[in-house]
Order: sequence, then C-alpha cells, then structure tokens
Amino acid sequence: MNKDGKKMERTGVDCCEQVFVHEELVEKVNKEMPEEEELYDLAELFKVFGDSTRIRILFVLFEAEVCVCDLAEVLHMTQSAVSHQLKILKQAKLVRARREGKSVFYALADDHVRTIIAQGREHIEE
Amino acid sequence: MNKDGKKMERTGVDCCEQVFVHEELVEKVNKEMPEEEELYDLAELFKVFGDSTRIRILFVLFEAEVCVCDLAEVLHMTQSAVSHQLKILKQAKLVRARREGKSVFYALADDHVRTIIAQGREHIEE
DNA sequence: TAAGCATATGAACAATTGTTCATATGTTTA
DNA sequence: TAAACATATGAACAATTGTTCATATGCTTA
Repeated sequence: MNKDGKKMERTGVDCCEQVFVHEELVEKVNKEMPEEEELYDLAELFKVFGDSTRIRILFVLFEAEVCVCDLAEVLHMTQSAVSHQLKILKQAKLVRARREGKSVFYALADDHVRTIIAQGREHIEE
Repeated sequence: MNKDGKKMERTGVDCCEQVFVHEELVEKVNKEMPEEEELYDLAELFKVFGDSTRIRILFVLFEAEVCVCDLAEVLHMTQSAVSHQLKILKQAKLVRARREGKSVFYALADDHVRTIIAQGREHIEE
C-alpha cells in the first residue's frame, strides 16, 4: 500500500492494456536513449544529407578535391548557391576546405560520409 | 581544328585556370553521379532522419515493437504528433505496422536504419 | 448496433530552409 | 595601389515542415 492507501504494483498510465510491457519498455528506453543534445545533433547531421543539392556536391567530392567554381559549373548552379551549401557541409564537418591562392578547394572530411550515403542507397534500392 | 577554325583541345569553360582537370572531372562525375531520381530519393530518405522526434521514435523501436499510444507516452508526445511522424517513417519504409485488435504495433523495417544511425553517431562523436 | 477505445488524417499556423541578388572579403598581379 | 578574380555572406522571398486541434476511420464488446 502507498500513502494514499492504494495498491501500487502498477504505477504507469494505463494504455492499450499494456501496463507491464510498458514499464519494462520505459526502463529500456531510458537506458538506451541518447541525451537530448545528441539526438538533436544527430537530426542536424541527417538534415544536412536531406537536400539533393548537397548530396550532389558530395558525389562530386567522392571523385576529387574540387574548387568552388568547378563545383558550380559541374552542377550547373550559381557560385553563391554552392558556397552557401558548402558552408553547411563544412559546419557539419562532412567536408574540409583548403585555400590555394584565390581558389578554395573542398574535399570529403572522412569516410562516414561514404558509408552513410552507401547505406542510404542500399535502403532505397531494396 | 573544328568547323569554326579554332583549336579545340580546350572546350570547357575556363574556370580557376583548371581547364584540363575540369574536363576529367566532368567525365568522372557524369559517370558516377546517380540519376536525378535517385538523388532526390536519397535526399528524401535522409530528410526523414533529419528530425529529432523521428530519431527518438526510432530509438524506441530499437528496443521493441511498440504500439502508438505507448510511443506517445514514452516520448511525452500527443498521439496525433506520433501518428503523423509514424506515417512519414512508414512511407520511407523505415518502419512497418501490424494491427492487433484496436492497437497498431510499429517495428523497424530493416537493419539499414541501425547502420545509418550508428554511422551518424560515430561521425558526431569524432 | 451503439459506445468506447486506438489510430489516422486534414487544415491551419509558426518556424525553418534553399535560392537569388547584391555586395563584402580575401588573394593575386599589373 | 588599383583592378580583377574567387569565394563568402546578409537580406529577402517562396516553399517546405512539424505540431496542434478537430474529427474521421477502424476495431471490439456490451
């Protein structure tokens, strides 16, 4: 009995007649769910992959280190649009930049990018 | 000489004094770049991962097959908001639904989801 | 069949996003 | 130092998105 004189074996909100399963679930979820900040960062990362312009930029960078104006030309985009998107890719640490004279060359930052895109392709081709 | 009587070794637009590199690049990119439709589908897929609510739903489904009202309660969200997001996850074939009486249980559709999220976590934790 | 529960969905709203345009910054060379 | 080139960035705009609210649909059971 609790202080209100009621049985307390079942404290969770009753939902779909699944009280016990529910309580086990809450425990497991609380244990495995990442921190709020990590969830937010994860979503922010995938948001960066969620635009076909940026995906196209990444596919170019799969082939070579490329300067901004070449990217713009190959992708038939304005220099400004490419530059804005590169900034987003760079903030997400998916690409890195290297200045060489007047030009800035961009390259993939690491191989997670390739893996993530590859898994995405596998998924949509199933 | 071409029909205009000009040398034609360099036909690309001159950009960053990188004409030759540029032409090789165009060739490689045209060869490796997926079709427009696949690029679009890829971006649409990653957009689905690009929301922390949906990420949280996926983390719950990593643990168990769960009905909508349990998802809503565990995540402290309204039933409606969860249902809307589940629809998006289902359209992307990241989850599958199974009706059992009045309830509908959702589960992960396949293991690409785990791999993609795992790679994302690796990336942001570097 | 009517009532009640679980889920789905349409409309509306605020918030976010990608592009364009104009312009600023940074680098080289005449 | 001025001009030219390559890149970056701020503001503005249309388009997209996630949530809420109200309500519809689907299933079970009294």
